[in-house]
Amino acid sequence: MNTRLAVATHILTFIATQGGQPATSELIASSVNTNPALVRRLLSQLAKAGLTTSQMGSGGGALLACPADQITLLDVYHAIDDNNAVFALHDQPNPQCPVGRVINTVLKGRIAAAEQAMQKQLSTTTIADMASGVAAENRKRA
Amino acid sequence: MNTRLAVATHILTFIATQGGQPATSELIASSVNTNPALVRRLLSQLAKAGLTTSQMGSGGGALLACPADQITLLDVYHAIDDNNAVFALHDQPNPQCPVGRVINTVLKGRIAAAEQAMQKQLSTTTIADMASGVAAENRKRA
DNA sequence: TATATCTGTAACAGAAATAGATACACATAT
DNA sequence: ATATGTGTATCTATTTCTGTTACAGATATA
Repeated sequence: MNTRLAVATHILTFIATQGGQPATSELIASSVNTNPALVRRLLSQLAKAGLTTSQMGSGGGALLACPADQITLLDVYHAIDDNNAVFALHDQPNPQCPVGRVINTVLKGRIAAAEQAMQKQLSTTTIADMASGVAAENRKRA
Repeated sequence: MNTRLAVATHILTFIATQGGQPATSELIASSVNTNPALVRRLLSQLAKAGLTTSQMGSGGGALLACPADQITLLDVYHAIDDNNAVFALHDQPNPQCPVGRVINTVLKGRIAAAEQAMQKQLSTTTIADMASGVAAENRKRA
């Protein structure tokens, strides 16, 4: 139960609202309410996944590497965690026991199905959806 | 990414294969390959959720509190964790920022949808399915 | 009744993950 | 040159998970 997906999505949504202007890690950090190093760490992972690019030096910052409507929350989910497993199988159940011997084989498929259902749902939301959702919510509150 | 769902499911599947005989925490622990106290801790949570009962004293052990085909992996998932959140929202984004002010409101619904999709999939598998899956896998290997 | 068995639960320690914070080399615009 | 800003390493505190020991209480059986 970590906040990395939430923060990474916040970061991308923030950049998407900047109209093509590079966003510094300090500016993003002030929106997220954390420190710039954490933002840069996440941006580094997003960049490796091809979701963002960074301009070094003065006047630099982070930009989206592709259109906001082509980045889904599933892309973000994959970017922030190599492992991407909600559930883990337990190590080395007893091979002498009829249940222990095969439980992980049986469980593996069921757990994978559950995680895939979640991932499929994540893929239905894009960063563009997030940005328009943010705009709509702000209008509602105005 | 913890193993509690896997171990709890293992425990229930193991009990389901015992043909109504109470299973001691030591016996279960030897199948899971962990120690009895951990098994008892999980059994305590399963009992609170109404999935198992325990017989104290000599000759005692754990039993299913309802038929195996009426216990789903979603029931197990709910039993082992009060919180049941795969993702967390980040605390206190900046209320001065148009994005930070509303991001959690927008994110909350998307994350909830993803978790619900996962839960719905978990609810399609019962402990009876697990037990028959284990039996089938053992036949395949024989 | 006495004893062995077994549960329920508390307490403690080690390992791993998460997040906050500081620091600094490197890149780049002006 | 200088200021700005990234990329990355390091350290720490906190939390979570798991393993382990310990012991009071319940119960079957001799």
